[in-house]
Amino acid sequence: MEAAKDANLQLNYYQKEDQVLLAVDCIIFGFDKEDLKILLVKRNLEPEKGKWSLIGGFLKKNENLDQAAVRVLKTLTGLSDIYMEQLHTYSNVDRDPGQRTISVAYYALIDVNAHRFGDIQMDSANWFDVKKAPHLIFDHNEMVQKAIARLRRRALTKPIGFELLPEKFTMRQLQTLYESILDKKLDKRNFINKINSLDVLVKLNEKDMTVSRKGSYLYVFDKEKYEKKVEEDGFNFKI
Amino acid sequence: MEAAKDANLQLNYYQKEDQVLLAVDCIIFGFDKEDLKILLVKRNLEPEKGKWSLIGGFLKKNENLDQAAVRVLKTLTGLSDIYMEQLHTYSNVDRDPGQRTISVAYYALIDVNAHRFGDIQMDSANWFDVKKAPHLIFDHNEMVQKAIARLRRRALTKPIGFELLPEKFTMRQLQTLYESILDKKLDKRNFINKINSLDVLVKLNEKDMTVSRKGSYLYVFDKEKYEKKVEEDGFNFKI
DNA sequence: ACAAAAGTGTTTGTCATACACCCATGA
DNA sequence: TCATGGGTGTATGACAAACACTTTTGT
Repeated sequence: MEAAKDANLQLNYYQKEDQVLLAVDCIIFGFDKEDLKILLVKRNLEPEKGKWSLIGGFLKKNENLDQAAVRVLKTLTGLSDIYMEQLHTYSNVDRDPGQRTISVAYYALIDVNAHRFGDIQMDSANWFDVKKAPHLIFDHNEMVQKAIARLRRRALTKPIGFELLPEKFTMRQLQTLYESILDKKLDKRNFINKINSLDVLVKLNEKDMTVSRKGSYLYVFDKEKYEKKVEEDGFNFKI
Repeated sequence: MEAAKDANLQLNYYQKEDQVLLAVDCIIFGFDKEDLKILLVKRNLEPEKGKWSLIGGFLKKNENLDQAAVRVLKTLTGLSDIYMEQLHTYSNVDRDPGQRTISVAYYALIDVNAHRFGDIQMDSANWFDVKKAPHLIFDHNEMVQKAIARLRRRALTKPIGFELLPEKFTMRQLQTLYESILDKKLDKRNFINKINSLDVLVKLNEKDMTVSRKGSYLYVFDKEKYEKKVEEDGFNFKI
Protein backbone atom coordinates (compact mmCIF):
# COMPACT_ATOMS: atom_id res chain seq x y z
CA MET A 1 0.00 0.00 0.00
CA GLU A 2 2.95 2.30 -0.58
CA ALA A 3 1.11 4.29 -3.15
CA ALA A 4 -1.75 5.11 -0.82
CA LYS A 5 0.76 6.08 1.81
CA ASP A 6 2.24 8.55 -0.65
CA ALA A 7 -1.20 9.95 -1.20
CA ASN A 8 -1.46 10.40 2.52
CA LEU A 9 1.83 12.22 2.66
CA GLN A 10 0.60 14.40 -0.12
CA LEU A 11 -2.49 15.18 1.89
CA ASN A 12 -0.41 16.44 4.76
CA TYR A 13 2.11 18.10 2.59
CA TYR A 14 -0.35 19.84 0.34
CA GLN A 15 -2.92 20.61 2.95
CA LYS A 16 -2.53 24.32 2.37
CA GLU A 17 -1.28 24.60 -1.20
CA ASP A 18 -3.87 22.35 -2.70
CA GLN A 19 -6.95 24.06 -1.43
CA VAL A 20 -9.00 25.68 -4.14
CA LEU A 21 -11.92 28.02 -4.53
CA LEU A 22 -15.11 26.14 -5.31
CA ALA A 23 -17.78 28.03 -7.20
CA VAL A 24 -21.33 27.11 -8.15
CA ASP A 25 -22.78 28.29 -11.47
CA CYS A 26 -26.45 27.93 -12.35
CA ILE A 27 -28.06 27.44 -15.72
CA ILE A 28 -31.59 28.69 -15.12
CA PHE A 29 -34.13 27.48 -17.65
CA GLY A 30 -37.47 29.12 -18.25
CA PHE A 31 -40.22 28.68 -20.81
CA ASP A 32 -42.08 31.67 -22.18
CA LYS A 33 -45.00 30.78 -24.46
CA GLU A 34 -42.88 29.59 -27.36
CA ASP A 35 -39.25 29.19 -26.50
CA LEU A 36 -36.92 27.62 -24.01
CA LYS A 37 -34.89 30.37 -22.36
CA ILE A 38 -31.97 30.81 -20.01
CA LEU A 39 -31.41 33.60 -17.55
CA LEU A 40 -28.11 35.45 -17.90
CA VAL A 41 -26.61 38.36 -16.02
CA LYS A 42 -24.10 41.01 -16.90
CA ARG A 43 -20.96 40.51 -14.90
CA ASN A 44 -19.94 43.61 -12.99
CA LEU A 45 -16.46 42.72 -11.87
CA GLU A 46 -13.15 42.13 -13.53
CA PRO A 47 -12.07 40.12 -15.40
CA GLU A 48 -14.64 40.06 -18.20
CA LYS A 49 -16.66 42.87 -16.63
CA GLY A 50 -19.76 43.70 -18.63
CA LYS A 51 -19.90 40.33 -20.37
CA TRP A 52 -22.84 37.98 -20.11
CA SER A 53 -22.49 35.23 -17.55
CA LEU A 54 -24.34 32.57 -15.62
CA ILE A 55 -25.23 33.44 -12.07
CA GLY A 56 -22.82 32.01 -9.57
CA GLY A 57 -21.32 32.17 -6.13
CA PHE A 58 -18.86 30.41 -3.88
CA LEU A 59 -19.26 27.42 -1.63
CA LYS A 60 -19.24 28.20 2.06
CA LYS A 61 -17.73 26.08 4.78
CA ASN A 62 -20.98 25.16 6.44
CA GLU A 63 -22.98 24.03 3.44
CA ASN A 64 -22.83 21.37 0.76
CA LEU A 65 -23.01 22.12 -2.95
CA ASP A 66 -26.75 21.55 -3.30
CA GLN A 67 -27.32 24.05 -0.53
CA ALA A 68 -24.89 26.49 -2.12
CA ALA A 69 -26.75 26.25 -5.42
CA VAL A 70 -30.05 26.89 -3.68
CA ARG A 71 -28.58 29.84 -1.82
CA VAL A 72 -27.05 31.37 -4.93
CA LEU A 73 -30.32 31.09 -6.80
CA LYS A 74 -32.23 32.55 -3.89
CA THR A 75 -29.76 35.38 -3.33
CA LEU A 76 -29.58 36.48 -6.93
CA THR A 77 -33.17 35.97 -8.02
CA GLY A 78 -35.27 35.70 -4.88
CA LEU A 79 -36.51 32.29 -6.01
CA SER A 80 -36.75 29.27 -3.75
CA ASP A 81 -38.29 25.82 -3.84
CA ILE A 82 -36.92 25.23 -7.32
CA TYR A 83 -36.02 22.06 -9.17
CA MET A 84 -32.23 21.83 -9.36
CA GLU A 85 -29.80 19.15 -10.38
CA GLN A 86 -26.03 18.95 -10.31
CA LEU A 87 -24.62 18.81 -13.81
CA HIS A 88 -20.83 18.61 -14.00
CA THR A 89 -17.69 20.00 -12.41
CA TYR A 90 -15.39 22.19 -14.50
CA SER A 91 -11.79 22.44 -13.50
CA ASN A 92 -9.47 23.57 -16.28
CA VAL A 93 -6.52 25.35 -14.75
CA ASP A 94 -7.03 28.57 -16.69
CA ARG A 95 -10.82 28.53 -16.99
CA ASP A 96 -11.06 31.68 -14.87
CA PRO A 97 -8.19 33.99 -15.78
CA GLY A 98 -8.57 35.88 -12.50
CA GLN A 99 -7.91 33.04 -10.11
CA ARG A 100 -7.85 29.25 -10.07
CA THR A 101 -11.45 28.29 -9.50
CA ILE A 102 -13.27 25.02 -9.81
CA SER A 103 -16.91 25.38 -10.72
CA VAL A 104 -19.73 22.94 -10.12
CA ALA A 105 -22.54 23.60 -12.58
CA TYR A 106 -26.19 23.14 -11.64
CA TYR A 107 -29.26 23.62 -13.75
CA ALA A 108 -32.60 24.87 -12.50
CA LEU A 109 -36.10 24.79 -13.97
CA ILE A 110 -38.45 27.60 -13.09
CA ASP A 111 -41.93 28.74 -13.99
CA VAL A 112 -41.16 32.19 -15.34
CA ASN A 113 -44.56 33.68 -14.65
CA ALA A 114 -45.11 32.42 -11.14
CA HIS A 115 -42.14 34.30 -9.74
CA ARG A 116 -41.26 37.90 -9.18
CA PHE A 117 -37.60 38.63 -9.50
CA GLY A 118 -37.21 40.76 -6.45
CA ASP A 119 -33.51 40.93 -5.98
CA ILE A 120 -32.45 41.10 -9.57
CA GLN A 121 -32.36 44.25 -11.60
CA MET A 122 -33.63 43.30 -14.98
CA ASP A 123 -31.46 45.81 -16.81
CA SER A 124 -28.46 43.70 -15.94
CA ALA A 125 -30.19 40.35 -16.34
CA ASN A 126 -32.07 38.94 -19.28
CA TRP A 127 -33.84 35.92 -20.61
CA PHE A 128 -32.32 34.60 -23.82
CA ASP A 129 -33.66 32.06 -26.23
CA VAL A 130 -31.33 29.09 -25.77
CA LYS A 131 -30.78 29.03 -29.52
CA LYS A 132 -29.72 32.70 -29.56
CA ALA A 133 -27.67 32.97 -26.39
CA PRO A 134 -24.73 35.38 -26.53
CA HIS A 135 -21.14 34.47 -25.99
CA LEU A 136 -20.55 33.89 -22.30
CA ILE A 137 -17.50 34.23 -20.09
CA PHE A 138 -15.11 31.41 -19.30
CA ASP A 139 -16.53 27.97 -20.06
CA HIS A 140 -20.13 28.99 -19.43
CA ASN A 141 -21.25 28.28 -22.99
CA GLU A 142 -19.98 24.75 -22.60
CA MET A 143 -21.97 24.44 -19.38
CA VAL A 144 -25.11 25.64 -21.12
CA GLN A 145 -24.69 23.10 -23.92
CA LYS A 146 -24.28 20.29 -21.44
CA ALA A 147 -27.30 21.49 -19.48
CA ILE A 148 -29.45 21.49 -22.59
CA ALA A 149 -28.35 17.97 -23.44
CA ARG A 150 -29.09 16.82 -19.90
CA LEU A 151 -32.47 18.54 -19.83
CA ARG A 152 -33.37 16.82 -23.07
CA ARG A 153 -32.61 13.39 -21.72
CA ARG A 154 -34.27 14.05 -18.37
CA ALA A 155 -37.43 15.51 -19.83
CA LEU A 156 -37.93 12.33 -21.85
CA THR A 157 -37.78 10.06 -18.83
CA LYS A 158 -38.85 12.10 -15.82
CA PRO A 159 -41.80 14.43 -15.34
CA ILE A 160 -39.66 17.52 -14.89
CA GLY A 161 -41.09 19.49 -17.80
CA PHE A 162 -43.98 20.54 -15.58
CA GLU A 163 -41.53 22.55 -13.50
CA LEU A 164 -41.29 24.97 -16.41
CA LEU A 165 -45.05 25.41 -16.80
CA PRO A 166 -47.72 27.09 -14.69
CA GLU A 167 -49.57 24.72 -12.39
CA LYS A 168 -52.47 24.67 -14.85
CA PHE A 169 -51.54 24.28 -18.49
CA THR A 170 -53.03 23.22 -21.79
CA MET A 171 -51.97 20.24 -23.87
CA ARG A 172 -50.76 22.62 -26.52
CA GLN A 173 -48.51 24.40 -24.03
CA LEU A 174 -47.08 21.10 -22.89
CA GLN A 175 -46.45 20.06 -26.47
CA THR A 176 -44.83 23.38 -27.36
CA LEU A 177 -42.63 23.04 -24.29
CA TYR A 178 -41.44 19.61 -25.35
CA GLU A 179 -40.92 20.84 -28.88
CA SER A 180 -38.71 23.64 -27.59
CA ILE A 181 -36.73 21.31 -25.34
CA LEU A 182 -36.25 18.67 -28.02
CA ASP A 183 -35.92 21.26 -30.77
CA LYS A 184 -38.21 19.40 -33.14
CA LYS A 185 -41.86 19.35 -34.11
CA LEU A 186 -44.10 16.68 -32.64
CA ASP A 187 -47.34 15.26 -33.98
CA LYS A 188 -50.32 16.66 -32.08
CA ARG A 189 -52.39 13.49 -31.92
CA ASN A 190 -49.51 11.19 -31.12
CA PHE A 191 -48.33 13.53 -28.39
CA ILE A 192 -51.73 13.76 -26.73
CA ASN A 193 -52.26 10.01 -27.00
CA LYS A 194 -48.90 9.36 -25.39
CA ILE A 195 -49.45 11.86 -22.56
CA ASN A 196 -52.90 10.44 -21.88
CA SER A 197 -51.57 6.90 -21.85
CA LEU A 198 -49.15 7.92 -19.10
CA ASP A 199 -52.17 8.71 -16.97
CA VAL A 200 -50.57 11.25 -14.66
CA LEU A 201 -52.49 14.39 -15.64
CA VAL A 202 -55.82 15.56 -14.33
CA LYS A 203 -58.12 17.28 -16.82
CA LEU A 204 -59.87 20.21 -15.18
CA ASN A 205 -63.37 21.50 -15.89
CA GLU A 206 -61.79 24.76 -16.79
CA LYS A 207 -60.57 26.28 -20.02
CA ASP A 208 -57.86 28.67 -21.01
CA MET A 209 -59.70 31.25 -23.14
CA THR A 210 -56.72 33.49 -23.84
CA VAL A 211 -55.48 31.80 -26.98
CA SER A 212 -58.41 30.50 -29.03
CA ARG A 213 -62.06 31.34 -29.32
CA LYS A 214 -62.99 27.78 -28.56
CA GLY A 215 -60.79 27.67 -25.49
CA SER A 216 -58.75 24.65 -24.44
CA TYR A 217 -58.95 22.50 -21.37
CA LEU A 218 -56.47 22.97 -18.56
CA TYR A 219 -54.59 20.11 -16.96
CA VAL A 220 -52.54 19.68 -13.82
CA PHE A 221 -49.78 17.17 -13.16
CA ASP A 222 -50.81 14.74 -10.42
CA LYS A 223 -47.55 14.26 -8.59
CA GLU A 224 -48.94 11.92 -5.93
CA LYS A 225 -50.42 9.67 -8.57
CA TYR A 226 -47.14 9.64 -10.47
CA GLU A 227 -45.12 8.75 -7.38
CA LYS A 228 -47.58 6.06 -6.40
CA LYS A 229 -47.35 4.49 -9.85
CA VAL A 230 -43.55 4.56 -9.72
CA GLU A 231 -43.48 2.92 -6.34
CA GLU A 232 -46.18 0.32 -6.89
CA ASP A 233 -45.75 -0.67 -10.54
CA GLY A 234 -42.20 0.44 -11.28
CA PHE A 235 -43.84 2.82 -13.72
CA ASN A 236 -41.53 4.49 -16.23
CA PHE A 237 -42.37 7.97 -17.44
CA LYS A 238 -41.41 7.95 -21.09
CA ILE A 239 -42.17 10.51 -23.79
CA MET B 1 -26.79 43.88 -9.86
CA GLU B 2 -26.44 44.44 -6.13
CA ALA B 3 -26.69 40.76 -5.41
CA ALA B 4 -23.83 39.89 -7.71
CA LYS B 5 -21.82 42.65 -6.11
CA ASP B 6 -22.43 40.97 -2.77
CA ALA B 7 -21.17 37.75 -4.23
CA ASN B 8 -18.08 39.58 -5.30
CA LEU B 9 -17.54 40.97 -1.83
CA GLN B 10 -17.91 37.47 -0.53
CA LEU B 11 -15.25 36.34 -2.91
CA ASN B 12 -12.80 38.83 -1.49
CA TYR B 13 -13.89 38.35 2.03
CA TYR B 14 -13.84 34.58 1.95
CA GLN B 15 -10.90 34.20 -0.32
CA LYS B 16 -9.00 32.27 2.30
CA GLU B 17 -11.70 30.74 4.45
CA ASP B 18 -13.70 29.37 1.61
CA GLN B 19 -11.00 27.34 -0.01
CA VAL B 20 -11.49 23.61 0.31
CA LEU B 21 -9.62 20.40 -0.29
CA LEU B 22 -10.70 18.76 -3.52
CA ALA B 23 -10.29 15.01 -3.77
CA VAL B 24 -10.78 12.60 -6.63
CA ASP B 25 -12.14 9.10 -5.96
CA CYS B 26 -12.20 6.38 -8.60
CA ILE B 27 -14.63 3.54 -9.04
CA ILE B 28 -12.60 1.05 -11.07
CA PHE B 29 -14.67 -1.53 -12.89
CA GLY B 30 -13.30 -4.78 -14.20
CA PHE B 31 -14.85 -7.91 -15.70
CA ASP B 32 -13.52 -11.32 -14.84
CA LYS B 33 -15.10 -14.16 -16.82
CA GLU B 34 -18.44 -14.00 -15.08
CA ASP B 35 -18.87 -10.99 -12.91
CA LEU B 36 -18.61 -7.24 -12.90
CA LYS B 37 -16.07 -6.24 -10.26
CA ILE B 38 -14.73 -3.15 -8.57
CA LEU B 39 -11.24 -2.60 -7.24
CA LEU B 40 -11.04 -1.56 -3.60
CA VAL B 41 -8.13 -0.84 -1.30
CA LYS B 42 -7.62 -1.01 2.43
CA ARG B 43 -7.18 2.45 3.82
CA ASN B 44 -4.03 2.79 5.88
CA LEU B 45 -4.54 6.14 7.53
CA GLU B 46 -6.88 7.56 10.10
CA PRO B 47 -9.75 8.03 10.25
CA GLU B 48 -11.28 4.71 9.21
CA LYS B 49 -7.88 3.06 8.93
CA GLY B 50 -8.13 -0.54 7.77
CA LYS B 51 -11.53 -0.09 6.18
CA TRP B 52 -12.21 -0.73 2.49
CA SER B 53 -12.18 2.33 0.32
CA LEU B 54 -12.08 3.56 -3.25
CA ILE B 55 -8.71 4.75 -4.47
CA GLY B 56 -8.34 8.48 -4.32
CA GLY B 57 -6.05 11.46 -4.20
CA PHE B 58 -6.06 15.21 -4.14
CA LEU B 59 -6.26 17.71 -6.94
CA LYS B 60 -3.05 19.62 -7.59
CA LYS B 61 -2.76 23.23 -8.60
CA ASN B 62 -1.41 22.55 -12.07
CA GLU B 63 -3.91 19.98 -13.30
CA ASN B 64 -7.60 19.71 -13.96
CA LEU B 65 -9.82 17.01 -12.49
CA ASP B 66 -9.62 14.66 -15.48
CA GLN B 67 -5.85 14.79 -15.23
CA ALA B 68 -5.98 14.25 -11.48
CA ALA B 69 -8.15 11.17 -11.97
CA VAL B 70 -5.73 9.80 -14.56
CA ARG B 71 -2.80 10.49 -12.27
CA VAL B 72 -4.43 8.87 -9.26
CA LEU B 73 -5.26 5.78 -11.28
CA LYS B 74 -1.76 5.63 -12.70
CA THR B 75 -0.08 6.22 -9.36
CA LEU B 76 -2.03 3.63 -7.45
CA THR B 77 -2.36 0.91 -10.07
CA GLY B 78 0.23 1.62 -12.77
CA LEU B 79 -2.52 1.75 -15.37
CA SER B 80 -2.77 4.38 -18.06
CA ASP B 81 -4.73 4.95 -21.24
CA ILE B 82 -7.96 4.00 -19.53
CA TYR B 83 -11.56 4.95 -20.19
CA MET B 84 -12.68 7.37 -17.47
CA GLU B 85 -15.68 9.56 -16.98
CA GLN B 86 -16.58 12.10 -14.34
CA LEU B 87 -19.54 10.96 -12.30
CA HIS B 88 -20.64 13.37 -9.59
CA THR B 89 -19.28 15.69 -6.94
CA TYR B 90 -19.91 14.88 -3.28
CA SER B 91 -19.81 17.67 -0.78
CA ASN B 92 -21.64 16.96 2.44
CA VAL B 93 -20.02 18.94 5.22
CA ASP B 94 -19.27 15.94 7.37
CA ARG B 95 -18.69 13.34 4.68
CA ASP B 96 -15.05 12.98 5.75
CA PRO B 97 -14.85 13.18 9.55
CA GLY B 98 -11.16 14.02 9.38
CA GLN B 99 -11.37 17.23 7.42
CA ARG B 100 -13.80 19.07 5.17
CA THR B 101 -13.20 17.56 1.77
CA ILE B 102 -15.12 17.74 -1.46
CA SER B 103 -14.76 14.68 -3.64
CA VAL B 104 -15.25 14.37 -7.36
CA ALA B 105 -16.01 10.77 -8.27
CA TYR B 106 -14.82 9.22 -11.52
CA TYR B 107 -15.38 5.76 -12.83
CA ALA B 108 -12.93 3.78 -14.94
CA LEU B 109 -13.30 0.70 -17.12
CA ILE B 110 -10.33 -1.59 -17.43
CA ASP B 111 -9.49 -4.87 -19.04
CA VAL B 112 -8.40 -6.82 -16.00
CA ASN B 113 -6.19 -9.26 -17.83
CA ALA B 114 -4.31 -6.87 -20.08
CA HIS B 115 -2.74 -5.02 -17.19
CA ARG B 116 -0.20 -5.82 -14.57
CA PHE B 117 -0.78 -4.05 -11.31
CA GLY B 118 2.75 -2.95 -10.70
CA ASP B 119 2.40 -0.42 -7.96
CA ILE B 120 -0.36 -2.00 -6.01
CA GLN B 121 0.15 -4.66 -3.39
CA MET B 122 -2.67 -7.07 -3.82
CA ASP B 123 -2.84 -7.97 -0.15
CA SER B 124 -4.23 -4.54 0.55
CA ALA B 125 -6.28 -4.27 -2.64
CA ASN B 126 -8.92 -6.59 -3.97
CA TRP B 127 -11.45 -7.10 -6.68
CA PHE B 128 -14.98 -7.45 -5.37
CA ASP B 129 -18.08 -8.59 -7.14
CA VAL B 130 -20.19 -5.43 -7.33
CA LYS B 131 -23.07 -7.35 -5.80
CA LYS B 132 -20.97 -8.41 -2.81
CA ALA B 133 -18.93 -5.29 -2.13
CA PRO B 134 -18.14 -4.63 1.53
CA HIS B 135 -19.13 -1.58 3.47
CA LEU B 136 -16.95 1.34 2.40
CA ILE B 137 -15.79 4.47 4.18
CA PHE B 138 -17.56 7.82 3.99
CA ASP B 139 -20.02 8.06 1.09
CA HIS B 140 -18.09 5.64 -1.12
CA ASN B 141 -20.91 3.10 -1.29
CA GLU B 142 -23.18 5.81 -2.59
CA MET B 143 -20.58 6.62 -5.24
CA VAL B 144 -20.40 2.99 -6.30
CA GLN B 145 -24.16 2.76 -6.64
CA LYS B 146 -24.25 5.85 -8.80
CA ALA B 147 -21.37 4.54 -10.90
CA ILE B 148 -23.18 1.26 -11.52
CA ALA B 149 -26.31 3.11 -12.57
CA ARG B 150 -24.31 5.34 -14.90
CA LEU B 151 -22.40 2.41 -16.38
CA ARG B 152 -25.69 0.65 -17.05
CA ARG B 153 -27.08 3.58 -18.99
CA ARG B 154 -23.85 4.25 -20.85
CA ALA B 155 -23.28 0.65 -21.84
CA LEU B 156 -26.70 0.61 -23.49
CA THR B 157 -26.00 3.62 -25.68
CA LYS B 158 -22.24 3.81 -26.16
CA PRO B 159 -19.75 1.11 -27.10
CA ILE B 160 -17.88 1.29 -23.81
CA GLY B 161 -18.42 -2.31 -22.79
CA PHE B 162 -15.49 -3.31 -24.98
CA GLU B 163 -13.19 -1.40 -22.61
CA LEU B 164 -13.81 -4.17 -20.09
CA LEU B 165 -12.98 -7.01 -22.48
CA PRO B 166 -9.77 -8.21 -24.11
CA GLU B 167 -9.24 -6.87 -27.60
CA LYS B 168 -10.42 -10.20 -29.01
CA PHE B 169 -13.53 -11.64 -27.42
CA THR B 170 -16.28 -14.12 -28.12
CA MET B 171 -19.97 -13.31 -28.48
CA ARG B 172 -20.61 -15.27 -25.34
CA GLN B 173 -18.13 -13.15 -23.39
CA LEU B 174 -19.77 -10.00 -24.66
CA GLN B 175 -23.18 -11.29 -23.70
CA THR B 176 -22.03 -12.35 -20.24
CA LEU B 177 -20.50 -8.92 -19.78
CA TYR B 178 -23.77 -7.20 -20.60
CA GLU B 179 -25.65 -9.60 -18.38
CA SER B 180 -23.37 -8.71 -15.49
CA ILE B 181 -23.69 -4.99 -16.13
CA LEU B 182 -27.46 -5.07 -16.52
CA ASP B 183 -27.85 -7.76 -13.86
CA LYS B 184 -30.26 -9.82 -15.94
CA LYS B 185 -30.20 -12.71 -18.34
CA LEU B 186 -30.37 -11.99 -22.05
CA ASP B 187 -31.56 -14.23 -24.86
CA LYS B 188 -28.60 -15.60 -26.81
CA ARG B 189 -30.10 -15.35 -30.29
CA ASN B 190 -31.65 -11.95 -29.77
CA PHE B 191 -28.42 -10.62 -28.36
CA ILE B 192 -26.31 -11.87 -31.27
CA ASN B 193 -28.85 -10.60 -33.80
CA LYS B 194 -28.82 -7.18 -32.21
CA ILE B 195 -25.03 -6.97 -32.02
CA ASN B 196 -24.71 -8.10 -35.63
CA SER B 197 -27.28 -5.55 -36.77
CA LEU B 198 -25.13 -2.82 -35.24
CA ASP B 199 -22.41 -3.83 -37.68
CA VAL B 200 -19.41 -2.58 -35.69
CA LEU B 201 -17.68 -5.88 -34.93
CA VAL B 202 -15.23 -7.75 -37.10
CA LYS B 203 -15.43 -11.53 -36.98
CA LEU B 204 -11.95 -13.02 -37.04
CA ASN B 205 -10.85 -16.28 -38.63
CA GLU B 206 -9.74 -17.33 -35.22
CA LYS B 207 -11.34 -19.25 -32.41
CA ASP B 208 -11.11 -19.23 -28.68
CA MET B 209 -10.55 -22.91 -27.83
CA THR B 210 -10.25 -22.50 -24.08
CA VAL B 211 -13.91 -22.85 -23.17
CA SER B 212 -15.59 -25.35 -25.46
CA ARG B 213 -14.43 -28.23 -27.59
CA LYS B 214 -15.95 -26.73 -30.67
CA GLY B 215 -14.31 -23.39 -30.04
CA SER B 216 -15.99 -20.05 -30.65
CA TYR B 217 -15.14 -17.30 -33.06
CA LEU B 218 -13.34 -14.21 -31.82
CA TYR B 219 -14.45 -10.70 -32.66
CA VAL B 220 -12.89 -7.26 -32.38
CA PHE B 221 -14.65 -3.93 -32.04
CA ASP B 222 -14.00 -1.77 -35.13
CA LYS B 223 -13.68 1.66 -33.58
CA GLU B 224 -12.97 3.48 -36.85
CA LYS B 225 -16.03 1.98 -38.46
CA TYR B 226 -18.14 2.92 -35.46
CA GLU B 227 -16.93 6.52 -35.47
CA LYS B 228 -17.43 6.81 -39.20
CA LYS B 229 -21.00 5.58 -38.89
CA VAL B 230 -21.69 8.05 -36.10
CA GLU B 231 -20.29 10.93 -38.07
CA GLU B 232 -21.81 10.10 -41.43
CA ASP B 233 -25.19 8.61 -40.57
CA GLY B 234 -25.77 9.90 -37.06
CA PHE B 235 -25.64 6.25 -36.07
CA ASN B 236 -26.90 5.41 -32.59
CA PHE B 237 -25.34 2.51 -30.75
CA LYS B 238 -28.24 0.90 -28.91
CA ILE B 239 -28.34 -2.43 -27.09
C1' DA C 1 -69.83 32.92 -42.99
C1' DC C 2 -65.36 32.45 -41.86
C1' DA C 3 -61.10 32.31 -39.42
C1' DA C 4 -58.40 30.04 -35.89
C1' DA C 5 -57.26 26.85 -32.75
C1' DA C 6 -59.11 22.47 -30.31
C1' DG C 7 -60.08 17.95 -30.36
C1' DT C 8 -60.30 13.22 -31.89
C1' DG C 9 -58.85 7.22 -34.12
C1' DT C 10 -57.12 4.21 -37.26
C1' DT C 11 -53.69 2.16 -40.09
C1' DT C 12 -49.06 0.81 -41.01
C1' DG C 13 -44.52 -0.33 -40.18
C1' DT C 14 -40.71 -1.27 -37.15
C1' DC C 15 -38.63 -3.26 -33.46
C1' DA C 16 -38.47 -6.23 -29.25
C1' DT C 17 -39.37 -10.70 -27.60
C1' DA C 18 -40.07 -15.49 -27.31
C1' DC C 19 -38.66 -19.70 -28.67
C1' DA C 20 -35.78 -25.06 -30.16
C1' DC C 21 -32.83 -27.63 -32.73
C1' DC C 22 -28.51 -29.10 -35.08
C1' DC C 23 -23.30 -28.66 -35.15
C1' DA C 24 -18.51 -29.51 -34.05
C1' DT C 25 -15.30 -31.41 -31.17
C1' DG C 26 -12.52 -33.79 -27.51
C1' DA C 27 -12.66 -37.10 -24.30
C1' DT D 1 -21.02 -42.07 -28.43
C1' DC D 2 -21.80 -38.62 -25.58
C1' DA D 3 -21.36 -34.40 -23.19
C1' DT D 4 -20.60 -29.53 -23.78
C1' DG D 5 -21.00 -25.18 -25.42
C1' DG D 6 -21.56 -22.86 -30.33
C1' DG D 7 -24.31 -21.33 -33.70
C1' DT D 8 -28.54 -20.25 -36.25
C1' DG D 9 -34.16 -18.09 -38.03
C1' DT D 10 -39.01 -17.25 -37.56
C1' DA D 11 -43.40 -15.90 -35.76
C1' DT D 12 -45.93 -12.77 -32.64
C1' DG D 13 -47.01 -8.80 -30.12
C1' DA D 14 -46.20 -4.05 -28.71
C1' DC D 15 -45.26 0.36 -29.61
C1' DA D 16 -44.05 4.41 -32.65
C1' DA D 17 -45.27 7.10 -36.63
C1' DA D 18 -48.07 8.83 -40.21
C1' DC D 19 -52.12 10.84 -41.29
C1' DA D 20 -57.30 14.55 -42.03
C1' DC D 21 -61.43 16.01 -40.73
C1' DT D 22 -64.99 18.03 -37.50
C1' DT D 23 -66.02 21.20 -33.61
C1' DT D 24 -66.45 25.50 -31.28
C1' DT D 25 -66.87 30.24 -30.98
C1' DG D 26 -65.92 35.29 -31.61
C1' DT D 27 -65.94 38.54 -35.08
